[in-house]
Amino acid sequence: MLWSKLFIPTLREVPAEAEVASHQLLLRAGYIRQLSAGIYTFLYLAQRSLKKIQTIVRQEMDAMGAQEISCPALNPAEVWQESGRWDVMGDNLFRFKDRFGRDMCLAMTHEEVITVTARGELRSYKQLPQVWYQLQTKFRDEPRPKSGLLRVREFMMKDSYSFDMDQAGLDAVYDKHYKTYCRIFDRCGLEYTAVDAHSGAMGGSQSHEFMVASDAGEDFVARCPGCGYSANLEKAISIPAAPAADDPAGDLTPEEFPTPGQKTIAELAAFTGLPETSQMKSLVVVADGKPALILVRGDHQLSETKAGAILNDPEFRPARPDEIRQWFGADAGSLGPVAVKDVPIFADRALVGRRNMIAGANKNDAHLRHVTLGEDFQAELHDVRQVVAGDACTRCGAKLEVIKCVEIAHIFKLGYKYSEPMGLRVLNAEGKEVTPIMGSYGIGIGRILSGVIELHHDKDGMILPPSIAPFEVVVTPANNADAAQMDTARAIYEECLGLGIDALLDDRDERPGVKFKDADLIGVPFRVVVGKKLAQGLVELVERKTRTAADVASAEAPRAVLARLGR
RNA sequence: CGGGGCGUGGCUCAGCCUGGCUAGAGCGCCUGGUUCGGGACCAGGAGGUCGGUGGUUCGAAUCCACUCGCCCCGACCA
Repeated sequence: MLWSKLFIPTLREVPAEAEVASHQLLLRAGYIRQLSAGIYTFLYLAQRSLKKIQTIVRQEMDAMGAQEISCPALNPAEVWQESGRWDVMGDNLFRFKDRFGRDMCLAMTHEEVITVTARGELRSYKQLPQVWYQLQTKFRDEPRPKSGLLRVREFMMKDSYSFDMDQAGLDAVYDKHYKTYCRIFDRCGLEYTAVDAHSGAMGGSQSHEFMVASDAGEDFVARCPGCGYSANLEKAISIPAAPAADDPAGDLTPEEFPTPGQKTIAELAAFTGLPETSQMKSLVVVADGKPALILVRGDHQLSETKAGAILNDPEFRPARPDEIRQWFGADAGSLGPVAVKDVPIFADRALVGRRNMIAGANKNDAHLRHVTLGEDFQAELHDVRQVVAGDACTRCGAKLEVIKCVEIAHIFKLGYKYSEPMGLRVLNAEGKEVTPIMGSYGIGIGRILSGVIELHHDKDGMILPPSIAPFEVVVTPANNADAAQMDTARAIYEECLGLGIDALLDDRDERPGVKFKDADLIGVPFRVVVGKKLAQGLVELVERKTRTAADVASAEAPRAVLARLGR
């Protein structure tokens, strides 16, 4: 391609609306333009790059035996009503009515469509297992689109769906996806972590997320540098740091003491002279319309996801001040578990074995000392605390780190969540009707590109790996007015094309500085500069990533590029 | 949905508080010339309903009300 003929609208300045690096660079490098919040046009460079990512995805999916299909983005409400997700998805589903007033939506994912299709066609165990995948645009009415391509309302996803006769089959295809995804992300040049994840609205038993570390992310991952354990913070477990002070020994009885105005754990620690680890934090929540008291160590945070699970209501909420006063006879800040009746108590496991701690007295401006779980009150024990950096790994004892991540893929063992209610049945070898077990496996294509840019960029622009860069090499004559340079550059460019290299010739009538800056910005991995040294028959081969330059004979340049590409 | 910020040529922004004559700068763009190894220089030029609507006023980019859009934080989140 000749740069002079292409539309690559690079920007010298950072557009005001872009905050995160990948967003800024995608705009500056002329890859994308925004149409509306969370809706983007992919210009030529983005399209080339995304197509390369899609090709990698297709090759690897095909290699694992999956079959590519295409599903309608436009769905009638009925299929979503059948699975129950018409209601569950709430405002995140783009909904509208067609001209006859029928409820419709834009699919945000395709479990429903896939299941409806399968139930009409799959009849026998002989047809299983099946893995179908699609690479399509999906829609989600995000309450807050942000960060360029990281959180958008219209996006390209690879989704695959598996049907198996039994759990063992599902386990196998799940594992196959896991390995295939690793290959895909490796080829895209992504450093990623696969983590244990929470299934959320998808349902199902097991799930993994593929995460890329980035400050632009919205998920937190706990990771062990020692043994490789990693999990979404929503699910992560750890051994908490030891209490900062030893508990008073002995079988002491709770004893009230005045704590005027001391409400927060920090204030109480300062007031009593006992560290936060000696306090019991009492949280009142409302789950399914009923109150519950949750206790964690003073310095610990409640994990809302874990709490939602044990309360059996992911939609639980903190109690309002008036509710707290009604149930406990005191305000938040003086609450505790002793003598509480008619409200179930859940205690975090970090409180087990502790003695004579401080807790609220359920009386304003008063607390109790010498409160012991199991003696002075009873509670159901669960892991409800959120892991923090520095906690010890439960497997190897090393200190866990907590990192911010972008989720680029998520795989789920769905189980029978869709096949059962939607009536997907096949006959087994005994002629009995059975329900196939399903899995679903998604990859965000745009997030791969954004993730790579987040990971690999510098002040001058993107640093893309050859596998997904829009071009592999750009040939740059330093001075267009110099016919010898121009001719040589053209010859090198054409020979590169002949060798199957994705080459770009920067034939623009621009000063060399402009061409170099633009080449750096759009992230082309290699550059061949045809300049003054041509007099000695030499051109320069520059690697974008390392900025190292090497002189090579101009006739050797195309081969040298090919070698650097590892081909 | 709650909180905050911003809408002025293609991009980045000034002007607004304290209303006043043809609305500015830099970058980009066009023409000509000189240049040519890290976003050149000179000369000339094109390009703006000041987001929209309504109001106040002799007069509104500027003040007021409403509204639309975008960004950020939170809520939310395959």
